[in-house]
Amino acid sequence: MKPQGKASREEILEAARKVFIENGYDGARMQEIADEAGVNKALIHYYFRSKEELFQEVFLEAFIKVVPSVMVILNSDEPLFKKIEQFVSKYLDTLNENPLIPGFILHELAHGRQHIDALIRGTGLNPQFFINQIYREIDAGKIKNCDPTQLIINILSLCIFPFVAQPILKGVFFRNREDDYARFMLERKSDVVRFIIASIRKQQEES
Amino acid sequence: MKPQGKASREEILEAARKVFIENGYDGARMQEIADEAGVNKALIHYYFRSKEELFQEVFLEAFIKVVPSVMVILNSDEPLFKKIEQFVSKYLDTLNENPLIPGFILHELAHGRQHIDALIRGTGLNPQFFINQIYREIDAGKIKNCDPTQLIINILSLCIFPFVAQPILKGVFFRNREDDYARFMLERKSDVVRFIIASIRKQQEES
DNA sequence: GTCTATATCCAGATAGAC
DNA sequence: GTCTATCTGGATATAGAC
Repeated sequence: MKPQGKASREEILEAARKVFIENGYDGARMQEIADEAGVNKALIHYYFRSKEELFQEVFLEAFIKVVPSVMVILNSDEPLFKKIEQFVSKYLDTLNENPLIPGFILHELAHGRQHIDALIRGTGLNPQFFINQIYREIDAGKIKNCDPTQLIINILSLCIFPFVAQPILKGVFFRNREDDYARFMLERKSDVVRFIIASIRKQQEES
Repeated sequence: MKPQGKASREEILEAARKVFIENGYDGARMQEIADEAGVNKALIHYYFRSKEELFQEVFLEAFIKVVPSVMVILNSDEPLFKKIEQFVSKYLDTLNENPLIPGFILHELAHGRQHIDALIRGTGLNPQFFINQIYREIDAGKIKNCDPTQLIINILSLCIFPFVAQPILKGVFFRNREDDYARFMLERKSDVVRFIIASIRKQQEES
């Protein structure tokens, strides 16, 4: 059962995902990855030259999963309100499946382990299309006047922050009751959409 | 100039704040703290028994600075809208002065180095008063019906997230231009308040 | 109180047998 | 391709002189 070639590499990667994302680069131990994968430390160095290289692969994959692949929605041709609803819904689903990734990404980016510019260029991340759409909706009198960048960052904040702050929110607001927290998260999808739409929708007789 | 007693302890603490908050516990090196403080590694162990103990002091101080000390505003007797405005304004000021602390706190909490329940109890953190106020405003027909917990978490998200995500936001939205980013942050205070108020304020003839 | 020197441990990485 | 054994560096921590 031992010699398996290709499979080992994937098991190491899988273990590395878990250990890196849970503990961050500095907190991760090659030994723990090896144990988790059921292989020897040396084998990790055989497939990936170093801890750094293994990390890069894990990080890039995680980054793509939660950043550009979801941002794509913002470049679709849907009308604004519908697009926001789709985006929030899809994004919260994605993050619920990978609740630790946002904190992982943000922590590593904050410590300069990653070259953000290269990531942005490499993944073609660009908010300009969506920004222009918001400007058009303002000009057309469909939504209130606002700074599109602020609006987009508001949307991202409302979606991502609860995951980054999960432990403290659980403690402060739900006394660590998993079921209360789960209910909160279920409600959140529609709640966030309502919250956003309500604050940009134009009412009667406003400028 | 060397023998200074009390002063050294404070200089070590100051250096430790910088190094821990920038790099996290796992990424911090005692040597770097010593260099930064202009003292010898051994002296750190003289004042603080271990890295862990030094860290605890830094963490608790940082935690108090950005969590309970600002949450106090939420327990004042101000009317709701005024309170939200005060809170956002004060909180963004506090975070602008300590932009790295949110990421630091959240990262360490996420990795269980801290016992959140003890922190919450120790600092008397409790959102119940504010939650009740929101319920009263709803009952009085002053704001739309909503889940107060969701609302509070929305407010926190809008304030804190931009700091946690600072590097990537700078890269994606401002092409790393510091002045554009600074302008954004200046605008943000009033923008966030508007955003929140607009989404909870009651309009004519709504349920 | 502050330093030098050192002990101790542990992590990442490599050599080499199978 | 996978393992055992080992090297090497670096990190926390301590002993002990001044």
